[in-house]
Amino acid sequence: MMPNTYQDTAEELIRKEGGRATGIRVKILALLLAQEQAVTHREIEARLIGQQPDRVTLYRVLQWLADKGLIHKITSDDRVWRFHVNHDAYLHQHAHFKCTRCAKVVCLDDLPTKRHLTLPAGYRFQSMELTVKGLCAQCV
Amino acid sequence: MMPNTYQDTAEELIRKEGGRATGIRVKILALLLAQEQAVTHREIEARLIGQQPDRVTLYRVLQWLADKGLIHKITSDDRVWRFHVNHDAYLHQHAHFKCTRCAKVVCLDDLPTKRHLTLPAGYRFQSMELTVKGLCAQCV
DNA sequence: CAATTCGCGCAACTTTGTTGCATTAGTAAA
DNA sequence: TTTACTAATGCAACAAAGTTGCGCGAATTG
Ligand SMILES: [Mn+2]
Ligand SMILES: [Mn+2]
Ligand SMILES: [Zn+2]
Ligand SMILES: [Zn+2]
Repeated sequence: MMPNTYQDTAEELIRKEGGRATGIRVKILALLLAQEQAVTHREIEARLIGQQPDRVTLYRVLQWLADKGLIHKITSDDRVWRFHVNHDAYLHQHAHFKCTRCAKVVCLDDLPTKRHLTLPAGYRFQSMELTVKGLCAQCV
Repeated sequence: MMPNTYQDTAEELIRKEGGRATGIRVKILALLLAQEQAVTHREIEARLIGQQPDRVTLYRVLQWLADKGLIHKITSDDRVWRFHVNHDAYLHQHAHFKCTRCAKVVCLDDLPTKRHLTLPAGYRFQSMELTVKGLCAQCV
């Protein structure tokens, strides 16, 4: 079960961003705070026991949390966003790992520096998105 | 305009893979052979002058070409596949560049080696997908 | 030319996400 | 506590990208 502290932390974080501490917002952020790995919209929906929010509301809450920098969105080759809380360690740019068997996504610590790749002449580097694929410890 | 050689090359490549050299298959592969950069399903549809194939057929032809290793599929954060021919230089793993202004996607030459990143204990590396974002020479 | 079957075209469906708008419920002020 | 304000929710409809099933036609083989 999720300890109350997650609810409290969530409420505090939302207020700090100047948003209304709605029941649903708090529940969603608290749930995300409790997740080790990145979760999809579907997974959040399924895990939100009791209060089942509207699909659209969930999308909007997730977008709001991402806009406020409380969580980050992860793109994947399965055309599904995954969401993960911005713990201090993940405020900077970082790579992601996706298990090719169970589809689990976790955040990695760092990102190779851009020195290691060369762009065509006249191209300007802005950022990079790196997803490592392989097998997680449970699937090896 | 597209020189005949593309049509001929396309037909030859398809036959070499044991498939029927259908009019549409040949046209699609010839078109892809002529493209410098990766193109979306939509773009292919629009550029197939004269013979406008069924959407589903286009999807299936592209999947078939990818399965046979004649082209490769590129994932992107806009949830749209892009397709590019497997020139000799692109048979190996490589990174991609996506322009944040015009959405152009080009294949880069190399990929940083996996030495430059560390996985959690027990995780097994299989491959990596790297997309560099920035501005292309035309958009800088 | 005839027989075989691969691949195409059509219709219907699915998944993921977005937009518009009326209603509800947090919040803060009275 | 009550009231007023408006941010946020819920519903319906829409949109884009891609998939599935199936009958028919055309590419290949002999
Ligand atoms: Mn992350
Ligand atoms: Mn490529
Ligand atoms: Zn796994
Ligand atoms: Zn550009």
